Amino acid sequence: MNAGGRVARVLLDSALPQLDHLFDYRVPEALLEDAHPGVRVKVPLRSAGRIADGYLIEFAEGDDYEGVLSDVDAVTSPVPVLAPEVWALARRVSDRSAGTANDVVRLAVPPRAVRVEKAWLAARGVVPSGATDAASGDSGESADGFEPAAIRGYRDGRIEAAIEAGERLALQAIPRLAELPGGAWVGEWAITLAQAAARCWASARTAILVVPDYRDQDQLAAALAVFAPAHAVARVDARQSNPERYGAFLECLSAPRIVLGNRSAIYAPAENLGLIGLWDDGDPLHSEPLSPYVHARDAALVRQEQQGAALIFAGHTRSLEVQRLVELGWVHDVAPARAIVPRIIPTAQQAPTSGFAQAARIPSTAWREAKAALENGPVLVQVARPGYAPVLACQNCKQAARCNRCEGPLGLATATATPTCGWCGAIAADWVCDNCEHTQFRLVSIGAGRTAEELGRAFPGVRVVVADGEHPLLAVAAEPALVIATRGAEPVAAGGYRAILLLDGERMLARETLRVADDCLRWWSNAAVLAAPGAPTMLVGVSGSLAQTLATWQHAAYASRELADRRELRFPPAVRLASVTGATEAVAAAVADVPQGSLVDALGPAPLPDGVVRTILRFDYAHAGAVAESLRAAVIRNATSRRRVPAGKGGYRAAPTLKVRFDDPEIL
DNA sequence: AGCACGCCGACT
DNA sequence: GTCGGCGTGCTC
Repeated sequence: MNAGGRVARVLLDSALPQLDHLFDYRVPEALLEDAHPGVRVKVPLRSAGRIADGYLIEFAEGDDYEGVLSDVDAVTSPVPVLAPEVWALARRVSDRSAGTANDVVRLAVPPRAVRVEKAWLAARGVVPSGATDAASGDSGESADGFEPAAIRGYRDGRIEAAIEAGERLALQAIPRLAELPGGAWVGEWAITLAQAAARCWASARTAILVVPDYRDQDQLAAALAVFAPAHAVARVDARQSNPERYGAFLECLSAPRIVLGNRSAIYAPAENLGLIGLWDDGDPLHSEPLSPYVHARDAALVRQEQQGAALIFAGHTRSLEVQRLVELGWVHDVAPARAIVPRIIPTAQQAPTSGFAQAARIPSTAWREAKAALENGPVLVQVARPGYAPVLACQNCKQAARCNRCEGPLGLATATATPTCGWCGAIAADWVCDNCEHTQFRLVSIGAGRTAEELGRAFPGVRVVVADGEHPLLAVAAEPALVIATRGAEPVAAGGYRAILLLDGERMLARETLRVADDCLRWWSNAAVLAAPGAPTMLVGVSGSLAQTLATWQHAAYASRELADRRELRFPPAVRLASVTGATEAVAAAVADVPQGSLVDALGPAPLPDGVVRTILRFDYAHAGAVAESLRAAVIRNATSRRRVPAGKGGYRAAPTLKVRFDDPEIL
């Protein structure tokens, strides 16, 4: 019945789980020339006049659809933006996380920018309405004549061989700074990854480098500028405008590249993929905050299997997830040729003797070291939260001021503004103290908190520089200055810091999450690497095995011990988790449908705000496929028969959607 | 999401 | 008889 025309299978650009499969359409004769797999198309949906966007995925062999097919309405653009390998990745990644392929495709394919696309097509010698000619264009973009540098610091040829063989590595980064020929200073890790990527690109294959944030990205970009030609590098930047993003994306489509970007770069088109490099996979920024919440590490593992590229997890610390893969033999541990250990001095919290040190509650030994180091150059002070933002407290009884509506913490956006609640946003205009009913508050510094002002007072006459989320700073000069930075926001100092103080260790460890120790170790280690050769890093107020691990730089051993503990407790990443959130009955039904025997247990349902409940499922890796499959079916069922739910006063509202999230790092 | 289909109460 | 209310289900 569908004879006379090819049948195209189309993925609709829709967020609806029930539409997350391929739809068959006939391709009219006139569109055949442009209708290639991967192009954007417009197709009718249900009734004529309603047109949906989609991607042409493939041409169907037999017609497995019984009904009458509609015609593809139009080919939006002849550019095959959804490459076959990216489609395969999106499908598998979304299936494994009970999400929709579209959620992943949206990360993989940037919005179209028509002007950019026209310029790109013209440069490739393609007439806009004509067929793409993949063999043309790209003059001057090949790696011919490019000689990559040897990858330094590891056993000769070790990493080169891994790239050649498509091996999976857990690479222990070399913990020191290095100066690039241009005079910029970067972590040695950036040079290693840049050299590895250049090596891969030299053999006409794409290398994808994924970093957690723009600060790491800038270091790696600086290293790539030295070790690879500029035209080899395509940056996928969170700060790019849409046209810029689309331009970089099209570059990846035209020839092998070195793709550098944040977590979504893992989905960049790369027909001939030779290497995936993932820096600092323990950083939670690698975890996608949107459905289906996939971690770049997991997407990288899937892609590596599908395309057979080499995969390098590089870091100063070892995530428990990667350690697990090492212990399974799936990933191979590689250490630097020569052990380099930053000089780390655990300093117990002791009574400061100096008046200056007392002002900022810095142990006197640490204060003396820092004071001496400040004669020669910059000193880094890592704090949990710097700046001048102390908390509000009751003027009378000193109790911390809390929102009278929701008990959230009150804060000041600016020095003169009326305080607002950090949770509900309510303006605390007529605030009354819970405790003593006083109505006036004042700013006070809380217990362990230290302000830049206090720290500055501890080192009189020294220039103070603050670096945090609100005052981002990538680099500082080699001149004396006290650099106060939040964990994760430390600038790189030319030549390295002459001393580093890790001040708020105790406070950071006070967070009650399962992974707090791993996170702290990562924050401290990444900061310690910023020290000049031999310069001391003082870990204040923390002792025990964590301090020992940092001082001896035995990160793999730490991860191994910690993972053994998790196995005993059946906590992640020894097991996997999935949270199911939604209406009580929907969650219960979804959990009940998970195949018998695939779960370790189900925790919950626990009530959450907005009348939804959450159940946490624990299961072994071996059963993850079955769990995901059944949860995905539950999500589709829930979306299809979306009942209404009573909402007070006899009214009705739409039932909440059923949400599934695998391996939420914030849970537990 | 939209939009059509369908099966019970008040109307010319 | 039939107009239209919204619950239910489907989209190639």
